[in-house]
Amino acid sequence: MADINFVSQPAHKHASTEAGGSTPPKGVSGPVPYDLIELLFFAYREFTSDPDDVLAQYGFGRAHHRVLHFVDRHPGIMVTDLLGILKITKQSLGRVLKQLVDEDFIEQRPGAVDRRQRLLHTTSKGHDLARRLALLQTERLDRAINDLPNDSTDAVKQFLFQMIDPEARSEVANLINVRHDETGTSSDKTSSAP
Amino acid sequence: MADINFVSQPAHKHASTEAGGSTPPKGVSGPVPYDLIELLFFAYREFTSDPDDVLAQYGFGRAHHRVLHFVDRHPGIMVTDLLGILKITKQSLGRVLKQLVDEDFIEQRPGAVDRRQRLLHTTSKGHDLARRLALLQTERLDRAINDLPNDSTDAVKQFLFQMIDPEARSEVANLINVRHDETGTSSDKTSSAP
DNA sequence: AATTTATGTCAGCCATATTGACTTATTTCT
DNA sequence: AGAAATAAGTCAATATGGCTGACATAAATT
Repeated sequence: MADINFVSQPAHKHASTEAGGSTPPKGVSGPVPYDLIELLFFAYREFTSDPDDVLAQYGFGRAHHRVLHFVDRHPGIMVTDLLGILKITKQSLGRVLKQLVDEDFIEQRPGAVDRRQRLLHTTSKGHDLARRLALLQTERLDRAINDLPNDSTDAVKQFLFQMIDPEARSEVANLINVRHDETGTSSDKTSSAP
Repeated sequence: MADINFVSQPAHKHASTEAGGSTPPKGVSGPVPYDLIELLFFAYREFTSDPDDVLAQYGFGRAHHRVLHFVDRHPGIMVTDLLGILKITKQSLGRVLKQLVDEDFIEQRPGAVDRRQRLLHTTSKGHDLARRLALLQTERLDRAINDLPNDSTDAVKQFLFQMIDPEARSEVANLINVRHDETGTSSDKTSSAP
């Protein structure tokens, strides 16, 4: 089963920074984990590759995937909140969202309580596509996780979670742990176990 | 500190796919690991964010980073090989590479044996920037890895590595300077402490 | 000598992001 | 009630980083 030994220390022997110059001790920076850096790059590229192929068949791109994904995960989400998750401008969102709405993957319903809102939902068509894409990623993730040293899954999740700036973590934690009920209310979204 | 309980999968209660739609059962697909999927998205976004900020100050983008990174990691690499790593077209590479060369971050030397080649090297300026960017990522990775269950680092690397298509793994393994054991002789996957 | 390879370049297209300004409803605040 | 804030959408312009296709040059290979 294709095992690998990750060699611990690469070294670099360029001219400047390390050797010739003053090399100011900036915190006794240990070795740079080039392997991790590059693994993240390659892993993420592969992670997005399967959905990309499918999306292309619909004339969609990765931006559509992100929108579709988060709308599917958070039915009734408001546009503002979606913008907050994706961290893009409303113009950028507007373009792809319009396509998804026009082609009947996402539908907008005026908020019952606040009628300015256009709460977003996937249609069945949209949900199906979202699910199909999620399943592709699930397969890859399962493959990656299955023959891992005994239950390192939590370690992997922890690692990814801790890649996020500490101040931003709780927000993300809420987001990914939420079992979303259809309240339509923006803030709150207090998760916790049912 | 900041520990998280990753709630094990919620389910989804939409209308179609599961019930009325087409989509035959493709193998009793277990629950979709939405948390992992989203963690990867957020983690990768954060991973690239610090370099992006620095690069912007130079008028560079992420594409420049990738080129600079791999040239710095593989001094004397030929253009063709770089294209193979990045999986982009030579026109796309050409554009950013030209800027990096023009602004003296990368230099091209004709190959000694094959004089058609323009072997790529970072200048000291380029190496310094590459290093600076790598250090930013190192800090974040260290933060993410340090307080992880008793060295799960290997599990994380293994996970990322196995996110890559099996056929493509050995190539990546060579690239990132790991030893790739194809034989299945699971020799010591835990140590890495010379 | 013919072909292939390594590299580069011109020209144009597309997707996705940005900024800034402005509009329309609707809600909230005073 | 009237002012201000909010939710959402839109127009226009710009930048980045991908892509295709066609073509050019030098050097190596056959």
